[in-house]
Amino acid sequence: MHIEQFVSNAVTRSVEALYGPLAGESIQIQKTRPEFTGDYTLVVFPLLKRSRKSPEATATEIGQRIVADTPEVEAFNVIKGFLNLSLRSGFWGERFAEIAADEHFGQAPATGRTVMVEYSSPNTNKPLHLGHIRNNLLGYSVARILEANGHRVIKVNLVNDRGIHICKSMLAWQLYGNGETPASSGMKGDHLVGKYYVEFDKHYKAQIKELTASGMSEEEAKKKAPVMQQAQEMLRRWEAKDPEVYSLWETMNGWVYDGFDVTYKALGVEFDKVYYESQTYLLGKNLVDEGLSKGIFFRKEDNSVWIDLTADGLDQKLLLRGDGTSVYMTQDLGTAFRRFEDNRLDDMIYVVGNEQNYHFQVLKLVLKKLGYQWSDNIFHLSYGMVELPEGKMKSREGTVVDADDLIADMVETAREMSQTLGKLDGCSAQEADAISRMVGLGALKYFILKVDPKKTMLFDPRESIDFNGNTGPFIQYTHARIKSILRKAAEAGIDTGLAGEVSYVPEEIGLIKTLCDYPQTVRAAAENFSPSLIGAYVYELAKSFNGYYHDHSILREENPAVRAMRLRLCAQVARVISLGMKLLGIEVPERM
RNA sequence: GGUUCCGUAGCUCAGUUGGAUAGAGCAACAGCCUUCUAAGCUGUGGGUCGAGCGUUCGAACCGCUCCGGAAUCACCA
Repeated sequence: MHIEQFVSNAVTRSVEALYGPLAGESIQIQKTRPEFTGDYTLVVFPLLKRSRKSPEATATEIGQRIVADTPEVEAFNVIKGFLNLSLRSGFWGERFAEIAADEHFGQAPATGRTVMVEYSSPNTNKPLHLGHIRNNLLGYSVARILEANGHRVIKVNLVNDRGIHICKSMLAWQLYGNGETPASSGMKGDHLVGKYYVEFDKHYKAQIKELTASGMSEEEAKKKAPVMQQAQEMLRRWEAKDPEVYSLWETMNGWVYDGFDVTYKALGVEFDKVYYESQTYLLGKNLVDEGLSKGIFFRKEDNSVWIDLTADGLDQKLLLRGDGTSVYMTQDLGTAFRRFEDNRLDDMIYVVGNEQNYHFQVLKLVLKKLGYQWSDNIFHLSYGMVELPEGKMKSREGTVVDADDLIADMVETAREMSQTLGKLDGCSAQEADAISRMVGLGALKYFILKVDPKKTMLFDPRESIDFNGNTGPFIQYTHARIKSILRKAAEAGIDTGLAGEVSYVPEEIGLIKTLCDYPQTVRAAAENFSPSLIGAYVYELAKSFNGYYHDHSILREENPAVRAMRLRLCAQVARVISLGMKLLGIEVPERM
């Protein structure tokens, strides 16, 4: 039951009974602030024009009417223009029973919509870093949130596996690698390839320096540097499917994929389908033809194809090179077309950094101009960069935070902390590993997901991520605590199903209210594509529970019916914590 | 310069789409474990919500103008 909706409906009925049908005046219901008595509050200011009375008189009049009309509303009080309504005490017990009986709590019924979420989208020339972690966690979490809202979700990864940058690492490996492989070096494949990408850059820079020293302009030196020329030659050979180059490309990409798989697995993310740009980069050319014949695109003297978006406040945009080869936009148009027209997709979510806002603005606009209505169903989930205290991460300056290193660090820190606190005493080695991994990753994931996606966020590698306060481990700990109580109750053979007359303490009502908010939080998270809403909610729930736990004994409660109710409440809190954390891709332990 | 986004406590972040005295965590300080896990709980200090003007019963939130920061405006992806 959506309680605010219920209250809102009740209020609307009473207000209309008093003043006649409402015409656009909004009924504003909000939770009553804790410093006042009541459960829900009506803001009466917008209704003053109808009542033609003072705020206090209006609120009182409406309050009396609601109490008379609505059995669930027991009492009211008025403070200034705010009408605070108190619900019958038994009301919350009924809501609680409803939640406990609902096997699909927080899972909306199927909507019949199919939504594709594209995320990760790495290049195969270097390992994943902190920026990719934010992308992966966001993409995975948003996919789960959309599923919880009843959509069929297809998670996809579009790997950028071709192009000049890939050739750079291939060339450097050929020139300076001496046949090194992941097996021979013991290095993770993506890191090995990344090493040669850096190697290329080193030699490239040296050659530029040499050429400029002998009087060449820097611009020309960049073009004429031998390694760059060789890399470009390699790209041409790749495009001609030269067997030697192609086989090297397949081998080295294979190393990278093996490496990525390890990282994805460690992060707990997965995909239903992986696309490769080597297979999609030719798509979209027919759309270019279509645009030309419709007169929406135009051709320049050098044969390149453009669209003029200056009337829309944008620029002219290249859609196809003069030599007929495609650019980024060409293939994105093509893949979008294929997904919507061929796969009957309803919505397409691109999880891509905000540096590409312009690209997606153009993409949507071009498709719109071509007449494809589904352009409106493309959503660019644009997220902010992760910055270091020194500013942006720069691979050339060695300031990138490597994904594998960071994950390993977090798990190790979790292990040390758990040991210091004696939390792993009596655990098997496997249990200790599992707990350390869960907690370390929980800290990392929550740290990233609790921030509003569109905001630039800061990560300071020198101060390790917290495990206390508003953190993943705090929430996991709350869950483990509850599970511990439930285990003890089971061992003692306590009947948690025991019914009977019970009264609820205010903290219990508070917890039930918070539990009631879960479904609408899941909905809001989907509407805003924001896992951070789930994070804030679960934190709030855990925090309230810890306060309750501190002040009220559960197992030592003497009244058996109350004790059973408290255990049931504990179980529901643990369940919703677990559900919410699952939407963030965070596991919760039974003990820690 | 154009476009988009951001600016809230010393630091990291919330703020339910315009409502009551702007909230958490960290850091600092002071307390709470013979009682269900102290990765917890309680308290104290800390704010011209970047600045100004406007809209109205009411603005951190909406509009305008500044100030400061970021991204982008490539025949890279």
